[in-house]
Amino acid sequence: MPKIKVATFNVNSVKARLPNLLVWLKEFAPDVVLLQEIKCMDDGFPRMEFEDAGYNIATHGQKTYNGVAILSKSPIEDVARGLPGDDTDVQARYIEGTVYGSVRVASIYLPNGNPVGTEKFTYKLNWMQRLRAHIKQQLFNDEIALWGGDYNVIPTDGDVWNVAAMKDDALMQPESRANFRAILHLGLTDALRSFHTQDHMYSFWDYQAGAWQKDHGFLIDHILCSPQAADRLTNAGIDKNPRGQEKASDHTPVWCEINV
DNA sequence: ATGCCAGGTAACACCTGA
Repeated sequence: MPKIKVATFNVNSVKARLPNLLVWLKEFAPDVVLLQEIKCMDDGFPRMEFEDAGYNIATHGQKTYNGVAILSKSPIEDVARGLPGDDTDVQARYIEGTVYGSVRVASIYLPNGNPVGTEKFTYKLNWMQRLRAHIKQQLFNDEIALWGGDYNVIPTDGDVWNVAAMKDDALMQPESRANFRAILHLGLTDALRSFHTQDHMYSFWDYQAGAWQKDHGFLIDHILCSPQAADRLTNAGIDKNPRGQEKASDHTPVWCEINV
């Protein structure tokens, strides 16, 4: 049975990251990539460069902020843009499509929510409830499905370098964690955690204060699997290599492999 | 207690991020 490697990567501007991304695609050779924070509109996405690297592309872009995309070596079918549940939401944070004929994938850029106590935090929690409702519906389709992205949630205290330093942050508020658990409890499997249980595995290190060099990071990028996808998981991990490069994103890819 | 760094936009400073 052939395997595909699916990775999620918050690139913090696809244009600024283009040279790094092209090197990473060649070296790591993912079959499907879920991108977040592309920070450009659909017509500004550097399509040709990715097509030349062997990928098909689906984008849901926005000027300056947010923006998500899917890259796949297979065609991408039945693309849907935007998270259902609020017609007034104009932020480009969700795209899904079918790859390799039968694998439903979504690229998620969940709102940050800082500072706590403002409408930004309320927006985050509402967005998480909309995401849960949408995933609940999607699960009735009994598909091989993966929801990967920047969830902007640190699931447990073991997923952060210093709990005290982050205690007031929206990423690890009890309400953020409860909503993340509520999504998992629909019956999803965290790909990384089905192969690695140790603490202090990070996917993000701030640009500031030498966080990367001191390993002051946290885990906020996750790939959640439907039961049908979980049954097909063969491996998962974090590729820390891109974070150590010049002109790196502040995130690094989280990935998994599934039989298709 | 605050800014640290980085990206984008529009302008030669400000906003946002996590």
